[in-house]
Amino acid sequence: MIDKARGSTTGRPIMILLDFLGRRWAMRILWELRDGPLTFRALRELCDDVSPTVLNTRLKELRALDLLQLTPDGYAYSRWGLELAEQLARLNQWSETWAAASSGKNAENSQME
Amino acid sequence: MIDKARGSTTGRPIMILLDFLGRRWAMRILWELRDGPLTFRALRELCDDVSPTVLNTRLKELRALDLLQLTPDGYAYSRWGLELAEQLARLNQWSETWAAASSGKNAENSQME
DNA sequence: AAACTGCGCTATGAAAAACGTAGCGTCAAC
DNA sequence: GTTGACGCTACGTTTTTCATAGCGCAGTTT
Repeated sequence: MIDKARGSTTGRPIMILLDFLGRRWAMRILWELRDGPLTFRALRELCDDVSPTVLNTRLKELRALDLLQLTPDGYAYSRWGLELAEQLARLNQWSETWAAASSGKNAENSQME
Repeated sequence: MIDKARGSTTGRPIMILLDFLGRRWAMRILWELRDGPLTFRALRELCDDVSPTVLNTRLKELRALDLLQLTPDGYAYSRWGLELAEQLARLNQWSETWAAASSGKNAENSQME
């Protein structure tokens, strides 16, 4: 399903990962689960009422990739999903400083220093 | 162009970022630039001959987000792009262990431990 | 000067992905 | 037996991405 994804023909894990995470809502779904398990419907709401078609597709993929699982409490990270979510958390931190520095000042970037 | 992107209505940087990086080829483009600047055409080749339409769209967006810039040597990271690329590198490292552990063993994951 | 090359990039019609809305089947509670 | 929440499917429309061809420009070669 994902194995022969775009660029992942080499089989390199990063390619599989980049390919999958580059699909709509994939990272967002992971991100929204950061505070604990969520039902399909709750997750959908948090994701701006994403179409259930896409949501279900992503959830299937995320389970196939061993990043998520469906528990009695709802969808939740697997062990690997938890680790990936930590990377997203780091991305979140970084994005704060990035946004603070680069928003609205798209002017004086002629060259790298 | 990206400001009022999916979910980024709140203006939270992570939303802007997740929304953008969740578009096709966005992260891949960043990733392929890790060894230095590339021309439009070289970049296109490395990205599995992605359609130039999309490539150009993404490049524009990446420049607008202050992550990339077009130098005489080709497309290259800006200061922020470089930092983001470092996160991708970390993701790459992680993906190795993830793939090693979870590929082909989609069997014994009934519950989290 | 004419021809050639590589550059960033645009045009355009076709295919694929995502969307929005409605609703199904199941189950437990009331 | 009706109500409500659950995971999820159907399906027609819109948006995104794709694939291919090629433009205009600058520098280089002949």
